[in-house]
Amino acid sequence: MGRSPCCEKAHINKGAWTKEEDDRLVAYIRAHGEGCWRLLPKAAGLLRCGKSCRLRWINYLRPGLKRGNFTEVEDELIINLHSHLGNKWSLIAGRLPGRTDNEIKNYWNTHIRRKLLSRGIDPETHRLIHAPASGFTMSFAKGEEKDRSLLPCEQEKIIGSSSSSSCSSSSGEGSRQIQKYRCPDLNLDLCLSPPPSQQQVEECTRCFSRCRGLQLTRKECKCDAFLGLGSGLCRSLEMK
DNA sequence: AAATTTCGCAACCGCTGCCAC
DNA sequence: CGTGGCAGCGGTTGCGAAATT
Repeated sequence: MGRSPCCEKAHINKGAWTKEEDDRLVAYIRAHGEGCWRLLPKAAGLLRCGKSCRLRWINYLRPGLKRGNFTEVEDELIINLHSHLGNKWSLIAGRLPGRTDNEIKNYWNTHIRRKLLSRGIDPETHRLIHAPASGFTMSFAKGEEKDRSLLPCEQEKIIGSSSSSSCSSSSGEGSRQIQKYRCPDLNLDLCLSPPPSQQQVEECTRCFSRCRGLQLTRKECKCDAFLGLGSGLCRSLEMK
């Protein structure tokens, strides 16, 4: 047999939280700490289900939350992370101190999605929308040239080159440029590490921009921040 | 100034994996 | 080992605010 139900559906408040409810929740968690969301509403005197309390605390009441406008640095980091992780909002949030998965998800859907579309980039695949189908498949598979992942910068380089054969050619200037921009094969065995500080996040993205600008590979960069993924995650996404 | 449309965000819903029984 | 609840996650919805007509 399982445990008893977390809460009765009847007599449960729904919708926006009031100031009083917020105060009760904050006071209770300050006094008793997080945990056991099932029992928390009753103990705190709230007519809410545990799930709702957890969401409210994590997304809005928990200390250390930033709230408000995202910086350019954060924008770029989210885009970079999303290109590698997809809609894994909790993982992405883990690399952005003070931001929640819900906030990032909303921000992605309202701002970044539009931003990428205006650049002609498909927000789902991070590929140019009108790129030719062959050779542009987004994949995490290792070692297959035809399925390799492309960063927007790489796609721009290819599209921007004058020769129509630059993509398929294995020699010449065009292919050398493509080689410099290659997205590394990915090892997605992500390791857990403490989230980076704000300073690390900014440094990370600065480095990423610098690497892209100078066309540096990870080895040339010799920096843990390569790919703008923060030290821990960055290391786990190293080139093979 | 009023009506309508669009946008952004907070909160809910439903699914999944884990784990207590 | 099977059942069912819990916590966490991603997708979706609903509502208030802002912009437009």
